[in-house]
Amino acid sequence: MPELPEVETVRRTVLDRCQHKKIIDVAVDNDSVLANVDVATFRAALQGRAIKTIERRGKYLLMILDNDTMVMLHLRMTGQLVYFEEMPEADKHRHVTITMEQGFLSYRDVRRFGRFSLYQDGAPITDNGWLQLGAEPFDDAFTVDYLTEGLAKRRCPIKNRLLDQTFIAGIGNIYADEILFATAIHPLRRCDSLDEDEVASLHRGCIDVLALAVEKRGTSFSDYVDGSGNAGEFQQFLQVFQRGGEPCPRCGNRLEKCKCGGRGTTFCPHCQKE
DNA sequence: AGTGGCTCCTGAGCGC
DNA sequence: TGCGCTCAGGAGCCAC
Repeated sequence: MPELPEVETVRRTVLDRCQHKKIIDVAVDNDSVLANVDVATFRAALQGRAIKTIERRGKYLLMILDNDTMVMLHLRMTGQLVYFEEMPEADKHRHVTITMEQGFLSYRDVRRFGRFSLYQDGAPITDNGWLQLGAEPFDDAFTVDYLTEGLAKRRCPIKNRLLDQTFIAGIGNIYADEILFATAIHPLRRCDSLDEDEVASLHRGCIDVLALAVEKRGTSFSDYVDGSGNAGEFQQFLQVFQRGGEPCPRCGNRLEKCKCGGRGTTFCPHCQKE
């Protein structure tokens, strides 16, 4: 599941290999991955343009071309954006292939939840998910006060709130579990029940866990690879995610699983008091 | 405000 | 050698 650290790693690795390269052609094998544009328009908009830069906001990638046309991409569950020197082998899960003057940029997505959107001629971004994104965890705007205000008077479980992209951009199921374990906060705790110290700890935890995961180039749990096709390393550092039944790395008690906001959740009932 | 369910989609795992 | 079933989940959407 690509979350902030994975998407950031894809951004860096793809940018490293594709920046300033000119797009020769675009093949779209499955137009269901195009959200707001048809194949012909998408192809025409990219052909002949060079990739100026790639930005990231939350779990979104934003490729900016040399005429300021923007290609937005959300990888959702299984999307993979990978650069190849040679034309990659045929694959029924490869939906978009961008041929550049040197190399190929491939979009592969087994479950096809991922989506491309196109914004050209200065058209403003209209994607609601993007427009409603909350604070970036590494931005100055993500402060203890921001967290405090966003949790006050909220009665939902803290894990649900961490997954709310309109509050904090980029946290998904893996890092929500890891952050809550790192800060010893039970995933089902009501937001408005956290005291000052816990909110401060949570603030630190979000930044530290995500920063370490970026440093380790993301978590390759199932499908994730970076823009060079390489796996990440953070799976070696996971403390609780997908480890239900195993001993807690901190206290040795058995890690438990539950459902929280409809998502599989793993926590330590001893370290993370409800 | 909050929750639960449905949808998109495929592969993995499991029981028989 | 297989079939049918359930489950996994990011996020939009809807009903309550």
